[in-house]
Amino acid sequence: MSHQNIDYVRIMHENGYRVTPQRITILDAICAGEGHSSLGAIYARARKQDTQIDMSTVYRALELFQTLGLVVSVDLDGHEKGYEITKPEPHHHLICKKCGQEFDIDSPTVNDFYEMLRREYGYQVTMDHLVLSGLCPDCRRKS
Amino acid sequence: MSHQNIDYVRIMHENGYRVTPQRITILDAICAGEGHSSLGAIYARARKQDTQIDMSTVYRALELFQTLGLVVSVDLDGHEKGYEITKPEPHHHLICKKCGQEFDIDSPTVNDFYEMLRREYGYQVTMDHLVLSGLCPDCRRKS
DNA sequence: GTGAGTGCAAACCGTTTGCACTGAC
DNA sequence: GTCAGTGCAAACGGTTTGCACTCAC
Repeated sequence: MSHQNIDYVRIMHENGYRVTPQRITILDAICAGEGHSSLGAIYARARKQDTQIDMSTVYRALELFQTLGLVVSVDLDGHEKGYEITKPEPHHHLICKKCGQEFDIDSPTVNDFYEMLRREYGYQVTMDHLVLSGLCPDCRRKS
Repeated sequence: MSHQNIDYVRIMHENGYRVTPQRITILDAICAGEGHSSLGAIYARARKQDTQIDMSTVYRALELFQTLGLVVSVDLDGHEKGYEITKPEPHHHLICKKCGQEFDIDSPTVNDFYEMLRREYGYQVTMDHLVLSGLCPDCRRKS
């Protein structure tokens, strides 16, 4: 499970938070959906693991994880938020609006773009988690 | 008032909708805030003009304006939506997260970026209203 | 043993809907 | 005169909060 990589137990303890089975379940649920998971998806997966877990617990856990930097949220399509385990490298996403598949964009490509904006407008873009939607190669071919 | 430029009366009539004083008030309110206006700002401005106007009327008008293509909405900062009068050219935005000021990015710059993504990933980005946040030149200098 | 965390239920708040009245056509 | 559009109030659904109980420490 990918969240084993980062030592979330230590981070939570160091910050004075308790490591509860619910929090572990919710972290697992976020990991289980590779890429971004919606709140509903996280809740559904957590619920499968622990049928007692409450939505309010999910909200509280997600908020905690974000303040601890364990999880980042991104705005998916304007009306839904997605959550994912924080990756060591800043990265950006392409999401196909037809099939929903996600791709990671490597930073340099985006940084070049940001750099051009800085040169042309003197404007420094600071978004470290850009989500772009469009058509993936497969769906482009089909349509 | 900038919305006089486009013949919204004709568009509404042609599509079988009535031109009511409330709708005009709301269009004015969108125009009044140059750039993007939040729903709350639109309502507040409309309310100043017509103290009777109801929030539900604003919601209904905004929905209509969007379907008629008179107004476009963009996702501002992940939790608030912004509305603006549709401009003839597709364009993108830079919003300073410190002072809130907006800048328009001309399409070619963004299109080059999209083109690079298409070449590198075969992925065709279709977002015609990108909103990037960061620091404007003034705020960069100050900080 | 203690208090942070939980489940539950109620509160909250932005948005939507039903309905009778009004005024644009 | 007709019916699309409005204001009002109630419903709705996602999110937050208060509280007593529980279990991580």
